[in-house]
Amino acid sequence: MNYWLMKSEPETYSVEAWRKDKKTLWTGVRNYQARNFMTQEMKQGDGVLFYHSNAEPSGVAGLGRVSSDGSESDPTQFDKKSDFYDPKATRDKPIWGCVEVSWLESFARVVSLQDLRANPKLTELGVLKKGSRLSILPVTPKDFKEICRMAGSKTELLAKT
DNA sequence: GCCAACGTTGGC
DNA sequence: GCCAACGTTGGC
Repeated sequence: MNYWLMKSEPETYSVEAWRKDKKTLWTGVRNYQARNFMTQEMKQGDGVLFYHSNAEPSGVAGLGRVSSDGSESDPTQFDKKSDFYDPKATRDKPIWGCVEVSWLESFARVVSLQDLRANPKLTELGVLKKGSRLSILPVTPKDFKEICRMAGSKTELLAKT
């Protein structure tokens, strides 16, 4: 089981929208590295931290898990009306994949970027590294657990280790 | 709105 | 294959 951080601008898709939807296809990723995480490494049951970027404040706003096996193709690549339409993609040879992620918890208080930076235990966290623009980042189990603790999360995702 | 950091594109 | 130009991300 692996752990991930996924970024979204709340104006586009917020943790509250996710809560209402209960689950969502993580479409619109057009970066190869982020795509490869979804298509190759993310597995059903993996833990997901939902991160609000370009937000007030930016930070980790909720928690969920991967609810598909990562083999889905992103339907927006075929949709000419979509901002994410890719003319090079065909249904036989899709270019962009995605995963489905299910909501588990919206944190009562966002764990802000400032809070994350202030925690000396989180030195390895990708989102704190300078120039990190990747929208999907792996998170170590230790950091995942620490962020859940900081959020006062009531969801026990890690358990069996 | 600014701008640093990074990814992608395309000419050569 | 190099690299300049351009576009995007995202904190501030």
